[in-house]
Amino acid sequence: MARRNEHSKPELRALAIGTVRTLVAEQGLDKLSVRQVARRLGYAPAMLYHLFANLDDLILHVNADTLDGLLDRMDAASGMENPEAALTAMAHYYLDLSRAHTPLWQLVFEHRMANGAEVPAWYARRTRALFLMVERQLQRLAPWATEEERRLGARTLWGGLHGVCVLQANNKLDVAGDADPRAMVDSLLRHYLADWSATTNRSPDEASPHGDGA
Amino acid sequence: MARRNEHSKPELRALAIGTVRTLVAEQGLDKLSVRQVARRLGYAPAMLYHLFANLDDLILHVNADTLDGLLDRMDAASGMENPEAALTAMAHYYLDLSRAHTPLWQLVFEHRMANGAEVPAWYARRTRALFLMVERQLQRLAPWATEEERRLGARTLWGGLHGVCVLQANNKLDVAGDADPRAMVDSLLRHYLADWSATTNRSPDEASPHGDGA
DNA sequence: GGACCCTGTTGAACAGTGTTCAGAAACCAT
DNA sequence: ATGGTTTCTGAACACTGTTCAACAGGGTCC
Repeated sequence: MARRNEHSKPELRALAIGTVRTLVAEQGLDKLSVRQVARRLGYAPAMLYHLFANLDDLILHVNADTLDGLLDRMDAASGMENPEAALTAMAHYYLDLSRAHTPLWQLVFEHRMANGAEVPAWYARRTRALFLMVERQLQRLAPWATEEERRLGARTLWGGLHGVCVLQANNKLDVAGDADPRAMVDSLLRHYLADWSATTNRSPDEASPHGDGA
Repeated sequence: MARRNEHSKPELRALAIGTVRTLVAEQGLDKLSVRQVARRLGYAPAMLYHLFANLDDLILHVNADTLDGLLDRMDAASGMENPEAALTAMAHYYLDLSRAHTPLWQLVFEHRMANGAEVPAWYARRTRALFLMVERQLQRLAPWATEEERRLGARTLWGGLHGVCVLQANNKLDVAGDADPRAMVDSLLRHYLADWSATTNRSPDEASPHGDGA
């Protein structure tokens, strides 16, 4: 049954991506396999290799969709008048995604490329965009901060948020006595941002008020 | 060549654990397999199933060793007179482990049990111990804080630290413009702890000075 | 010494995985 | 109808974790 040509190549690509999404959402990460996807599509496994370079490539396309959705929602929040409120809304989207669609979220943030290959540029761009959005809010929050301080702050803040989401997604919080992830995210943002914006709010010549102990 | 009996069962167990450690350290996470471990040991793969229930069980024992080492080093730091310095030292151990022994660290914190099985109690105990050490330092730092506040603070702080280490281990920081992980850890601890200890330092009746916005 | 059991150990098999590639099948143009 | 092109597949390869009947050697008893 070759050459049935029911769908165009881009259609098939979208179909495959959708199939992965439902498969992962229904059965979890480890049930995902080329043969499973092909079976659901009604094609032979080998066909998928005419749409994507390999399974990693297919997964990256799925993840790009997930990231695009997240970036859209975060972008919508970036217009709020209060930068702290914008960051909080963004963080809540981030956390909500990791809670409502845990397997899909894990596919994005816990998938390792086979044989340690580098992620392609079209994908890395999205990762960068995420940090850039946070940096932009930090700039609004503390316009006096140097770019270096903003870069460090954004990566620290979002890295920290990411860690809370990771623990949440892996049920490590229950193991360590239950804690509300939402409260953790709020606590992180409130306390970190408060002291960060306060201690970077100095005259330019004394940027490091705490000293560099230990 | 059955029944050679060169090693006792506990000896073989330790040997297998050591083999996994070197294998993962040398070749990375995805090269780890039952057959590889058995070949290095000079035994048939099936033999390993008389030492451990399955590969997950073997990995958990490897991870328990790694965690024990980490907990020992953290425990040594817990005696420092300044709780903030103690937390910083602990965090640096945590980060250093994720940098110097990335594959081993990933085996601990990014390994998912097959078919979503729960981790056994003897393993979960170690995860709990980690958070408890942080809580104890928070208690010294802010004795006036409630147990609830300490639990939340410890999980937020260490979850945040964990996130930075995760990004570091997965090279996500280079992708997003290079940032020094050590500086990120210091930034997280300094800013979070400063505002956390300051704003929980209130009279008991007004524990939440920031309001509960958004 | 010989028979026995026990136990450490193995080979082979099963069901699954990602990936490749020769070739079949259907459509299109001549 | 013929040929060419594109789409798709079956079968194979080299792996994976796991199970289990069977084998071989050491210890014990007669």
